Amino acid sequence: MALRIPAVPPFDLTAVVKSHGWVQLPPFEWDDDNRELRTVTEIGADDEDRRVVGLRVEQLTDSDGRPVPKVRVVCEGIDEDMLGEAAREEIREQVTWMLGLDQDLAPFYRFARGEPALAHVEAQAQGRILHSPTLFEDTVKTILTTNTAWSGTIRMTRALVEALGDPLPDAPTRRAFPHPEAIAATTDAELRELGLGYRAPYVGTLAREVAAGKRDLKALKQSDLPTDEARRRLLDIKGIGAYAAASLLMLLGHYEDLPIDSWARKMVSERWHAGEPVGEAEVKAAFRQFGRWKGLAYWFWDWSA
DNA sequence: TTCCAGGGGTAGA
DNA sequence: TCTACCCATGGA
Repeated sequence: MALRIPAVPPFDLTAVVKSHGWVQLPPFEWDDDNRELRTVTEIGADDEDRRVVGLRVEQLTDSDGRPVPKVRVVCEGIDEDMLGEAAREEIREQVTWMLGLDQDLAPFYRFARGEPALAHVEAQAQGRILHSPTLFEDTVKTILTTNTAWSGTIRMTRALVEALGDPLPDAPTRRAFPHPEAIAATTDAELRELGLGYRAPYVGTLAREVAAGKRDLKALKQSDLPTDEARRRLLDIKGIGAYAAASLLMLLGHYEDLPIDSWARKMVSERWHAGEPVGEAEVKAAFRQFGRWKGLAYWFWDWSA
């Protein structure tokens, strides 16, 4: 029996999947024809009963074929009927986190109505950002976005998954993102050989800290954790600076910071500074008026409006 | 060949 | 707090 999980409306699976480039990073796959998101994940890590599971997620429709705010999750590589309630709940939690199904963006939508460049967000159900199943996976992937072209991020992520990810039992070419213990058991030199460059010790150190219980990334997901404290903990990770911390804060539901990268500077330059080079200060100034929503305002800004 | 990408750490001021 | 310099790698 496939899992069915409701979302806070409005919800559109395609909008979440296309919210950024994350879906291009393995183990994510997106079937555009069937509008189906696939990934490979692991459950049972906490009770040392680790199992690799493939997930296929699609949005449900009503009898007239119209999408409804609910997803259907089919598990692969595991007999669904044999899944215990704890395992089903863990899968439910992971998918809810990945797609932000429990996020209520009504306050953002009320705010966006006054801005022409955000006029589309509510009608298109934009505002959710695709997450990986675990914050560890997203933190490593974020480190792999720094100071490299997007093609480099894809290459490095693929190398990590292929070399260190656990395979799906009945489809061994499909692998989960490597868990902290798997990366922790790898030397920095071996990580360099995967093409991670100088990022190798950052990824290796983070994995060893998490595996040893010295760094609790899950604790960052506490909804009542103040932004300042979440930011402080993220910046304490070697390899995470202002840009990467802002990106991860967005995934954690804190939108006060802006992930300012070369693309942000380019867009702000072209839009408000006649193509003259701009720095961090100009990007911040451009979105200051959006207060606690400035991250989402920037992320879903319609630059052609 | 040179430059730079969805930056960050560190030393020195 | 701010700046200069270095960091691996691959594509343009």
